[in-house]
Amino acid sequence: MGAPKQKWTPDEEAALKAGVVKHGPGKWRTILKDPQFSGVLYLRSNVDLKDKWRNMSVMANGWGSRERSRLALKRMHPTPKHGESSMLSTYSQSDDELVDARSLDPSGGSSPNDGPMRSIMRLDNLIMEAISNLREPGGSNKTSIATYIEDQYWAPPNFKRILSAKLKHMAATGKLIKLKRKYK
Amino acid sequence: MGAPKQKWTPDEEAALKAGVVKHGPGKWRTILKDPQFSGVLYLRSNVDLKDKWRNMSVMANGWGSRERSRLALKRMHPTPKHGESSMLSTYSQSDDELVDARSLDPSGGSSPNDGPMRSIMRLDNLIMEAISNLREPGGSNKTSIATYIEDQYWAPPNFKRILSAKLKHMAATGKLIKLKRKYK
DNA sequence: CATTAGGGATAGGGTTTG
DNA sequence: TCAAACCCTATCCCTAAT
Repeated sequence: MGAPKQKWTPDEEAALKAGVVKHGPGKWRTILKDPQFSGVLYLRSNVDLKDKWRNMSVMANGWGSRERSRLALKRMHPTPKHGESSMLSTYSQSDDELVDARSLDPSGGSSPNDGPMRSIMRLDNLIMEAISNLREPGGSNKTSIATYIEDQYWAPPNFKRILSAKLKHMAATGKLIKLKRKYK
Repeated sequence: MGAPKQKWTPDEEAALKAGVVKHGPGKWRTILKDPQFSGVLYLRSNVDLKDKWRNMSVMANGWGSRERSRLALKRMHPTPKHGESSMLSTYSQSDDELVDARSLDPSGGSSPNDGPMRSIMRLDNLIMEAISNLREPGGSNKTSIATYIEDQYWAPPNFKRILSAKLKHMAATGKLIKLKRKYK
Protein backbone atom coordinates (compact mmCIF):
# COMPACT_ATOMS: atom_id res chain seq x y z
CA MET A 1 0.00 0.00 0.00
CA GLY A 2 2.51 2.55 1.08
CA ALA A 3 5.80 3.27 -0.60
CA PRO A 4 8.32 0.46 -0.75
CA LYS A 5 10.71 0.66 2.14
CA GLN A 6 14.02 2.30 1.40
CA LYS A 7 16.54 1.04 3.84
CA TRP A 8 19.08 3.60 4.93
CA THR A 9 22.60 3.01 3.70
CA PRO A 10 25.67 3.69 5.87
CA ASP A 11 26.52 6.57 3.56
CA GLU A 12 23.15 8.14 4.08
CA GLU A 13 23.38 7.73 7.83
CA ALA A 14 26.82 9.29 7.85
CA ALA A 15 25.60 12.20 5.77
CA LEU A 16 22.68 12.71 8.12
CA LYS A 17 24.95 12.73 11.14
CA ALA A 18 27.31 15.17 9.48
CA GLY A 19 24.37 17.34 8.53
CA VAL A 20 23.14 17.46 12.09
CA VAL A 21 26.61 18.35 13.27
CA LYS A 22 26.81 21.16 10.74
CA HIS A 23 23.31 22.63 10.92
CA GLY A 24 21.88 21.24 14.13
CA PRO A 25 19.01 18.85 14.77
CA GLY A 26 15.68 20.06 13.45
CA LYS A 27 17.14 21.73 10.38
CA TRP A 28 16.08 18.93 8.09
CA ARG A 29 15.29 20.99 5.04
CA THR A 30 18.52 22.92 5.43
CA ILE A 31 20.53 19.72 5.62
CA LEU A 32 18.75 18.37 2.60
CA LYS A 33 19.51 21.44 0.51
CA ASP A 34 23.15 21.60 1.54
CA PRO A 35 25.19 20.62 -1.54
CA GLN A 36 27.54 18.81 0.79
CA PHE A 37 24.82 16.23 1.57
CA SER A 38 22.25 16.49 -1.17
CA GLY A 39 24.26 14.18 -3.38
CA VAL A 40 23.86 11.39 -0.86
CA LEU A 41 20.45 12.21 0.55
CA TYR A 42 18.65 13.16 -2.64
CA LEU A 43 16.32 10.19 -2.27
CA ARG A 44 15.12 11.35 1.13
CA SER A 45 12.68 13.98 2.28
CA ASN A 46 13.07 16.30 5.22
CA VAL A 47 10.53 14.18 7.06
CA ASP A 48 12.57 11.09 6.31
CA LEU A 49 15.58 12.78 7.86
CA LYS A 50 13.60 13.64 10.94
CA ASP A 51 12.27 10.12 11.32
CA LYS A 52 15.64 8.53 10.78
CA TRP A 53 17.29 10.86 13.26
CA ARG A 54 14.66 9.92 15.79
CA ASN A 55 15.40 6.25 15.33
CA MET A 56 19.13 6.78 15.56
CA SER A 57 18.71 8.84 18.70
CA VAL A 58 16.63 6.12 20.27
CA MET A 59 19.32 3.56 19.66
CA ALA A 60 21.97 5.87 21.00
CA ASN A 61 19.94 6.23 24.14
CA GLY A 62 20.35 2.75 25.44
CA TRP A 63 17.57 1.06 23.49
CA GLY A 64 14.92 2.81 25.44
CA SER A 65 11.53 3.59 24.08
CA ARG A 66 11.17 6.24 21.45
CA GLU A 67 9.67 8.71 23.87
CA ARG A 68 12.91 9.05 25.74
CA SER A 69 14.86 10.16 22.73
CA ARG A 70 14.41 13.82 23.56
CA LEU A 71 16.91 13.52 26.34
CA ALA A 72 19.70 12.77 23.91
CA LEU A 73 20.27 16.34 22.92
CA LYS A 74 21.73 19.01 25.03
CA ARG A 75 20.96 22.63 24.75
CA MET A 76 22.95 25.79 24.82
CA HIS A 77 22.04 28.78 26.90
CA PRO A 78 21.84 32.01 24.99
CA THR A 79 23.90 34.76 26.53
CA PRO A 80 21.60 37.00 28.50
CA LYS A 81 21.89 40.62 27.72
CA HIS A 82 20.98 43.12 30.36
CA GLY A 83 19.08 45.89 28.82
CA GLU A 84 15.48 46.87 29.01
CA SER A 85 13.88 44.02 30.83
CA SER A 86 11.50 44.78 33.61
CA MET A 87 12.34 44.48 37.25
CA LEU A 88 9.97 42.39 39.27
CA SER A 89 9.65 41.55 42.89
CA THR A 90 7.49 39.25 44.88
CA TYR A 91 4.58 40.78 46.55
CA SER A 92 3.37 37.97 48.71
CA GLN A 93 4.70 34.58 49.58
CA SER A 94 1.18 33.30 49.61
CA ASP A 95 0.54 29.65 49.75
CA ASP A 96 -2.15 29.48 47.13
CA GLU A 97 -0.88 28.18 43.87
CA LEU A 98 -1.59 29.91 40.67
CA VAL A 99 -2.05 27.00 38.33
CA ASP A 100 -2.66 27.45 34.68
CA ALA A 101 -5.43 25.82 32.73
CA ARG A 102 -3.32 22.95 31.47
CA SER A 103 -2.86 21.48 34.88
CA LEU A 104 -6.36 22.16 36.10
CA ASP A 105 -8.15 19.98 33.66
CA PRO A 106 -7.64 16.27 34.24
CA SER A 107 -10.31 15.22 31.77
CA GLY A 108 -9.47 17.56 28.98
CA GLY A 109 -6.86 16.10 26.74
CA SER A 110 -3.89 16.06 29.05
CA SER A 111 -2.23 12.74 29.40
CA PRO A 112 0.70 12.16 31.73
CA ASN A 113 3.02 12.26 28.80
CA ASP A 114 4.57 15.58 28.05
CA GLY A 115 7.42 17.30 29.77
CA PRO A 116 6.65 20.92 28.95
CA MET A 117 3.42 20.66 30.87
CA ARG A 118 5.18 19.61 34.00
CA SER A 119 7.54 22.51 33.56
CA ILE A 120 4.67 24.90 33.25
CA MET A 121 2.99 23.53 36.32
CA ARG A 122 6.07 24.30 38.30
CA LEU A 123 6.65 27.74 36.87
CA ASP A 124 5.24 29.60 39.84
CA ASN A 125 7.48 27.76 42.21
CA LEU A 126 10.46 28.14 39.92
CA ILE A 127 9.96 31.87 39.62
CA MET A 128 9.65 32.24 43.36
CA GLU A 129 12.72 30.12 43.85
CA ALA A 130 14.65 32.17 41.34
CA ILE A 131 13.76 35.51 42.87
CA SER A 132 14.34 34.17 46.34
CA ASN A 133 17.74 32.69 45.63
CA LEU A 134 18.96 35.51 43.45
CA ARG A 135 18.27 38.01 46.21
CA GLU A 136 18.80 40.95 43.96
CA PRO A 137 17.99 44.26 45.62
CA GLY A 138 14.73 45.59 44.29
CA GLY A 139 13.75 42.29 42.75
CA SER A 140 14.95 40.37 39.76
CA ASN A 141 14.43 41.08 36.12
CA LYS A 142 13.04 38.79 33.54
CA THR A 143 16.41 37.93 32.07
CA SER A 144 18.07 36.90 35.29
CA ILE A 145 15.05 34.85 36.27
CA ALA A 146 15.19 33.06 32.95
CA THR A 147 18.92 32.49 33.26
CA TYR A 148 18.58 31.13 36.75
CA ILE A 149 15.88 28.67 35.81
CA GLU A 150 17.65 27.56 32.66
CA ASP A 151 20.82 26.97 34.64
CA GLN A 152 19.05 24.93 37.28
CA TYR A 153 16.67 22.94 35.15
CA TRP A 154 16.03 21.81 31.65
CA ALA A 155 13.91 24.26 29.75
CA PRO A 156 12.11 23.91 26.44
CA PRO A 157 13.29 25.98 23.49
CA ASN A 158 10.43 28.44 23.75
CA PHE A 159 10.85 28.78 27.47
CA LYS A 160 11.58 32.50 27.34
CA ARG A 161 8.27 33.18 25.68
CA ILE A 162 6.44 31.04 28.19
CA LEU A 163 8.19 32.68 31.11
CA SER A 164 7.50 36.11 29.75
CA ALA A 165 3.83 35.35 29.36
CA LYS A 166 3.70 33.85 32.81
CA LEU A 167 5.33 36.86 34.43
CA LYS A 168 2.98 39.13 32.56
CA HIS A 169 0.03 37.18 33.83
CA MET A 170 1.32 37.10 37.39
CA ALA A 171 1.81 40.82 37.27
CA ALA A 172 -1.68 41.29 35.92
CA THR A 173 -3.20 39.20 38.65
CA GLY A 174 -1.29 40.88 41.44
CA LYS A 175 1.15 38.12 42.12
CA LEU A 176 4.06 40.38 41.31
CA ILE A 177 4.65 44.04 41.82
CA LYS A 178 5.89 45.90 38.82
CA LEU A 179 8.71 48.14 39.86
CA LYS A 180 10.20 49.89 36.92
CA ARG A 181 8.14 49.29 33.90
CA LYS A 182 4.68 48.01 33.47
CA TYR A 183 3.66 45.28 31.15
CA LYS A 184 0.89 45.41 28.64
CA MET B 1 16.09 23.30 17.73
CA GLY B 2 12.47 22.86 16.99
CA ALA B 3 9.69 23.57 19.34
CA PRO B 4 7.90 21.31 21.75
CA LYS B 5 4.31 21.39 20.76
CA GLN B 6 1.94 22.99 23.21
CA LYS B 7 -1.30 21.21 22.62
CA TRP B 8 -4.39 23.34 22.78
CA THR B 9 -6.67 22.52 25.68
CA PRO B 10 -10.47 22.52 25.31
CA ASP B 11 -10.59 25.61 27.49
CA GLU B 12 -8.18 27.43 25.23
CA GLU B 13 -10.15 26.45 22.15
CA ALA B 14 -13.36 27.65 23.75
CA ALA B 15 -11.77 30.94 24.67
CA LEU B 16 -10.49 31.40 21.14
CA LYS B 17 -13.91 30.70 19.67
CA ALA B 18 -15.55 33.10 22.05
CA GLY B 19 -12.89 35.67 21.29
CA VAL B 20 -13.58 35.42 17.58
CA VAL B 21 -17.27 35.76 18.26
CA LYS B 22 -16.70 38.89 20.27
CA HIS B 23 -13.98 40.66 18.28
CA GLY B 24 -14.09 38.96 14.92
CA PRO B 25 -11.55 36.78 13.14
CA GLY B 26 -8.23 38.47 12.45
CA LYS B 27 -8.29 40.50 15.67
CA TRP B 28 -5.83 38.20 17.35
CA ARG B 29 -3.99 40.73 19.44
CA THR B 30 -7.27 42.25 20.54
CA ILE B 31 -8.56 38.88 21.66
CA LEU B 32 -5.34 38.19 23.48
CA LYS B 33 -5.49 41.45 25.42
CA ASP B 34 -9.15 41.09 26.33
CA PRO B 35 -9.21 40.33 30.07
CA GLN B 36 -12.10 38.01 29.38
CA PHE B 37 -9.73 35.64 27.60
CA SER B 38 -6.22 36.52 28.69
CA GLY B 39 -6.51 34.32 31.74
CA VAL B 40 -6.89 31.29 29.54
CA LEU B 41 -4.81 32.30 26.54
CA TYR B 42 -1.88 33.96 28.23
CA LEU B 43 0.47 31.25 27.05
CA ARG B 44 -0.38 31.93 23.40
CA SER B 45 0.74 34.58 20.98
CA ASN B 46 -1.40 36.38 18.43
CA VAL B 47 0.22 34.23 15.77
CA ASP B 48 -0.67 31.12 17.72
CA LEU B 49 -4.29 32.24 17.75
CA LYS B 50 -4.21 32.84 14.02
CA ASP B 51 -2.73 29.41 13.34
CA LYS B 52 -5.13 27.62 15.60
CA TRP B 53 -8.11 29.37 14.11
CA ARG B 54 -6.99 28.41 10.65
CA ASN B 55 -6.69 24.81 11.72
CA MET B 56 -10.07 24.80 13.42
CA SER B 57 -11.73 26.36 10.40
CA VAL B 58 -10.26 23.77 8.10
CA MET B 59 -11.56 21.00 10.27
CA ALA B 60 -15.02 22.52 10.38
CA ASN B 61 -15.22 22.74 6.61
CA GLY B 62 -14.03 19.60 4.97
CA TRP B 63 -13.97 16.90 7.57
CA GLY B 64 -15.57 13.83 6.22
CA SER B 65 -16.28 10.52 7.77
CA ARG B 66 -12.92 9.17 6.79
CA GLU B 67 -11.00 10.32 9.81
CA ARG B 68 -13.78 9.50 12.18
CA SER B 69 -14.21 5.95 10.99
CA ARG B 70 -10.50 5.42 11.08
CA LEU B 71 -10.34 6.49 14.70
CA ALA B 72 -13.42 4.51 15.54
CA LEU B 73 -11.89 1.37 14.16
CA LYS B 74 -8.75 1.95 16.07
CA ARG B 75 -10.75 2.04 19.26
CA MET B 76 -11.89 -1.54 18.92
CA HIS B 77 -8.50 -3.12 18.51
CA PRO B 78 -6.96 -3.16 21.99
CA THR B 79 -8.27 -5.28 24.86
CA PRO B 80 -11.32 -7.04 23.53
CA LYS B 81 -12.33 -8.31 26.90
CA HIS B 82 -15.17 -6.27 28.33
CA GLY B 83 -18.75 -6.00 27.26
CA GLU B 84 -20.22 -3.22 25.18
CA SER B 85 -20.65 -0.58 27.82
CA SER B 86 -17.30 1.09 27.20
CA MET B 87 -18.33 2.32 23.79
CA LEU B 88 -20.83 4.75 25.15
CA SER B 89 -19.67 8.28 25.27
CA THR B 90 -15.97 8.78 25.20
CA TYR B 91 -15.59 9.33 21.53
CA SER B 92 -18.59 11.05 20.06
CA GLN B 93 -18.30 13.63 22.79
CA SER B 94 -15.42 15.51 21.30
CA ASP B 95 -16.74 16.81 18.02
CA ASP B 96 -18.00 20.26 18.75
CA GLU B 97 -18.90 22.32 15.77
CA LEU B 98 -17.67 25.72 14.89
CA VAL B 99 -21.21 26.97 14.65
CA ASP B 100 -21.79 26.18 18.26
CA ALA B 101 -19.01 28.48 19.30
CA ARG B 102 -21.41 31.39 19.34
CA SER B 103 -23.22 30.06 22.32
CA LEU B 104 -20.16 29.21 24.34
CA ASP B 105 -19.28 30.82 27.59
CA PRO B 106 -15.51 30.94 27.87
CA SER B 107 -15.46 31.34 31.62
CA GLY B 108 -17.71 28.40 32.28
CA GLY B 109 -16.75 24.81 32.55
CA SER B 110 -17.84 22.23 30.05
CA SER B 111 -21.19 20.72 30.74
CA PRO B 112 -22.67 19.54 27.50
CA ASN B 113 -26.37 20.17 27.83
CA ASP B 114 -27.06 23.45 29.53
CA GLY B 115 -26.81 25.76 26.57
CA PRO B 116 -30.03 27.81 26.69
CA MET B 117 -30.05 28.04 30.44
CA ARG B 118 -26.51 29.23 30.57
CA SER B 119 -27.25 31.90 28.00
CA ILE B 120 -30.09 33.22 30.08
CA MET B 121 -28.03 33.16 33.21
CA ARG B 122 -25.40 35.11 31.41
CA LEU B 123 -27.89 37.77 30.51
CA ASP B 124 -27.58 39.31 33.93
CA ASN B 125 -23.91 39.82 33.36
CA LEU B 126 -24.41 41.14 29.87
CA ILE B 127 -27.03 43.61 31.00
CA MET B 128 -24.84 44.71 33.82
CA GLU B 129 -21.93 45.14 31.48
CA ALA B 130 -24.06 47.10 29.04
CA ILE B 131 -25.39 49.49 31.65
CA SER B 132 -21.98 49.86 33.16
CA ASN B 133 -20.22 50.65 29.94
CA LEU B 134 -22.93 52.81 28.49
CA ARG B 135 -22.93 55.03 31.56
CA GLU B 136 -26.06 56.79 30.57
CA PRO B 137 -27.38 59.14 33.24
CA GLY B 138 -30.42 57.63 34.89
CA GLY B 139 -29.64 54.21 33.55
CA SER B 140 -30.10 52.69 30.14
CA ASN B 141 -33.25 51.77 28.35
CA LYS B 142 -34.13 48.53 26.74
CA THR B 143 -33.16 49.63 23.26
CA SER B 144 -29.72 50.89 24.08
CA ILE B 145 -28.99 47.81 26.16
CA ALA B 146 -30.02 45.58 23.28
CA THR B 147 -27.98 47.62 20.85
CA TYR B 148 -24.94 47.42 23.06
CA ILE B 149 -25.14 43.68 23.54
CA GLU B 150 -25.83 42.99 19.90
CA ASP B 151 -22.88 45.15 18.99
CA GLN B 152 -20.50 43.45 21.38
CA TYR B 153 -21.62 39.89 20.95
CA TRP B 154 -23.49 37.72 18.60
CA ALA B 155 -27.15 37.45 19.52
CA PRO B 156 -29.76 34.97 18.40
CA PRO B 157 -32.62 36.14 16.16
CA ASN B 158 -35.10 36.21 19.00
CA PHE B 159 -32.70 38.01 21.29
CA LYS B 160 -34.81 41.15 21.59
CA ARG B 161 -37.73 39.14 22.84
CA ILE B 162 -35.56 37.26 25.31
CA LEU B 163 -34.00 40.45 26.54
CA SER B 164 -37.32 42.14 26.89
CA ALA B 165 -38.71 39.30 28.95
CA LYS B 166 -35.61 39.23 31.07
CA LEU B 167 -35.72 42.94 31.73
CA LYS B 168 -39.39 42.76 32.60
CA HIS B 169 -38.71 40.01 35.06
CA MET B 170 -35.77 41.85 36.54
CA ALA B 171 -37.84 44.96 36.92
CA ALA B 172 -40.63 43.02 38.59
CA THR B 173 -38.24 41.53 41.08
CA GLY B 174 -36.41 44.73 41.71
CA LYS B 175 -33.13 43.70 40.21
CA LEU B 176 -33.19 46.10 37.35
CA ILE B 177 -33.48 49.22 39.43
CA LYS B 178 -30.75 47.97 41.60
CA LEU B 179 -28.51 47.43 38.68
CA LYS B 180 -29.25 50.77 37.19
CA ARG B 181 -28.54 52.57 40.38
CA LYS B 182 -25.43 50.67 41.13
CA TYR B 183 -23.78 51.40 37.83
CA LYS B 184 -25.18 54.82 37.18
C1' DC C 1 8.01 48.92 14.78
C1' DA C 2 3.61 45.82 15.35
C1' DT C 3 0.44 42.90 13.33
C1' DT C 4 -1.65 39.64 10.12
C1' DA C 5 -2.14 36.23 6.12
C1' DG C 6 -0.28 32.59 4.05
C1' DG C 7 3.15 29.20 2.72
C1' DG C 8 6.15 26.00 4.48
C1' DA C 9 8.75 23.21 7.97
C1' DT C 10 8.93 20.50 12.20
C1' DA C 11 7.46 17.43 16.24
C1' DG C 12 5.36 13.82 17.78
C1' DG C 13 1.84 10.40 17.67
C1' DG C 14 0.30 6.79 14.83
C1' DT C 15 0.56 3.04 11.15
C1' DT C 16 2.60 -0.17 8.07
C1' DT C 17 6.03 -3.44 6.65
C1' DG C 18 10.03 -6.67 6.41
C1' DT D 1 6.96 -9.95 17.44
C1' DC D 2 9.42 -5.82 16.89
C1' DA D 3 11.75 -2.05 15.17
C1' DA D 4 12.81 0.52 10.87
C1' DA D 5 10.53 3.04 7.74
C1' DC D 6 6.67 5.66 6.53
C1' DC D 7 2.25 8.55 7.25
C1' DC D 8 -0.77 12.26 9.35
C1' DT D 9 -1.48 16.74 10.94
C1' DA D 10 -1.48 20.07 14.92
C1' DT D 11 1.67 23.27 15.96
C1' DC D 12 5.32 26.24 15.03
C1' DC D 13 8.31 29.23 11.96
C1' DC D 14 9.44 32.54 8.25
C1' DT D 15 8.41 36.29 5.29
C1' DA D 16 5.87 39.64 2.64
C1' DA D 17 2.52 42.97 2.95
C1' DT D 18 0.12 46.51 5.42
